[in-house]
This record gives sequence, C-alpha cells and structure tokens, in this order.
Amino acid sequence: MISFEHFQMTDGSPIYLQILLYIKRGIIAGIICDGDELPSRRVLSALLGVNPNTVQKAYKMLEDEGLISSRTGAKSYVVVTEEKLNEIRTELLEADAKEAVEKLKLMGVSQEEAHGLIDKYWNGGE
Amino acid sequence: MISFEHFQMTDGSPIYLQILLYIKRGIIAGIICDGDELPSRRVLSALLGVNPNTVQKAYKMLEDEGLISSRTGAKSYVVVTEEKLNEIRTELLEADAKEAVEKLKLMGVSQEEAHGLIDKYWNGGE
DNA sequence: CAAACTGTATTATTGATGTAATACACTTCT
DNA sequence: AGAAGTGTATTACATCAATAATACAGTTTG
Repeated sequence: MISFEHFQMTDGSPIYLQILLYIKRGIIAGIICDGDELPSRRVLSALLGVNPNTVQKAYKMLEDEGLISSRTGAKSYVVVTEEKLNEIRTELLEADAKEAVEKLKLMGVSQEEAHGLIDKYWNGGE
Repeated sequence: MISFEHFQMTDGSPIYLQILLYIKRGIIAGIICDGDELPSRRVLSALLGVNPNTVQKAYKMLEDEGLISSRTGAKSYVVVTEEKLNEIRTELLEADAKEAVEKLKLMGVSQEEAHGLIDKYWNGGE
C-alpha cells in the first residue's frame, strides 16, 4: 500500500496536481512500484482532508496516462513498465531542474553558488 | 525603465504572482535598481497581453512590501534599500533552492546527480 | 491651459479549483 | 447470500484568478 506520510500540501497549486506529482515522483524514486495498491479515493481524501472528487481527479489522470489501473469495485493499483518509468523520469527531472536553473539564473546566482545552495539545503539547511 | 523582454508566462500560477516574482528576482540580480521607473499598468498589460487589473494587483503587492512607490498621476518607480534587498534575496533563494532540493530528493536523485543536473541545464541543456 | 498619460476604484462576468451530497454498479470478504 | 468497501458519475455551490468596461483624480508635458 502506497504511503502518503511524506506528502504535504504546500503551495497554492491544485491539490489534484500535487497528488499526481507525488505519486509520479514516488514511482521515479522507486518507492512506489508496479503492482502497489493505492489507498481508495475515500480513504486518501479523508487522510488528506480534501474532497473525494479531488483525489478522483488525480487518479483519473494517472489512469489516462496508464500509470494506474482502476476498475469498479476493486482496489486501484500501480502499473509501471521500464519504458514508462524512463519516460516520466526524464520528463519530471528535466522540468524541475530547468525550472530551478532558470529561477536561480534570473537572480544572478552563479553556477558555483547554485551548487552551494543545493548542498546547503540538501540536509535541511539553516 | 524596467525591461520585460525576458519575462515569459510559463506555468499555470497566477500572472500577478509571476510579475511580482519577476521584478523581485530582477532586483536581486541587480538588473532592477533603486529609482528605476516601471512601465505603467496600461503599458505593461498591453505588452503582456493581460488585463490592467492583473498588473495592478502585482504592483499593489510590491507597494505594500515597500519595493515600489506609486502615487496617482505619476509614474511608479522602484525603491530598494540594502536591507530590503538582503531580505528578499534570502527569502527567494531559500524558497527556490529548498523547493528544488525537495523535489529532486523525492525522485531519489543523489546530491551528486543534482549537481550534474544543474550543470546540464545551466547552458540550455539537452 | 489643455491634452495625454498616470494611478486608483468599481462592477459584472467567465472559467477553474475545490467542496458537498448523493447515487449506483461492482468486488471482496466473511 | 450479505455487508462493507470500491470505482464512477452527477449536480449544485463557493471561491478565486482573470477578463472586461468604465470612471475619476492627479501628474506630466507640450
């Protein structure tokens, strides 16, 4: 069963997207694996304190991408092939790294300073 | 006059926040300086293809933070002291670096791989 | 002075996010 | 078989971001 203990609703971005990305990143990290069961819509919505429809929206998008399997009455579970894993891995890594680089460059941070910042906050800096 | 040539509306985040952050990051980078004139609400809205009210919202928040000065009829301009610069610099650097680190760690990226990703995308990777 | 531009304020409307309350069909487990 | 849990669908509603169309007051500039 997939755990959501490290999930935290942070920014103001749509919750269904946060759930979707959390699961995708978990798959990429290898924490969430092929065949893993997902908490039901009702259970997860209660756990996160959001509406079941919000969870449903995230699950529906994951199913449309072929990353989970759902059928009425049964529990949903993760479906990951080596190919799909590589797809989303490059997709997300590229997006996140590019975003961070772009922001830091806008602030006049040098490449060396960027490395320093990564190190500083890697183990809960400050 | 502040330039918006490098501004690009990317993600789905509120446009007024993107404008606000663009200006803050410009101040941090030293591209936007104390006394610099801002494009008027109408001019910038036309340039970005958004509504004047959207720009007004961003400018209003900047004024509330004391980073720009506005008075009816006159052009708005940037107000930056050394103190405020340090404030927003640490604020934004910390936020962006922490966000990037957190995402990469969620995906199981190692500290060394993170450095590699920074380098890869620093000069328009791919 | 007068025109043009500035900041500011108001009101109405649209679309998306998220809430809320159901309802129904199916699977699983006892 | 039956109860509990599951996925799915529908409808109504609230809120916020953003659009749109104005209006007014102050300044800058020719």
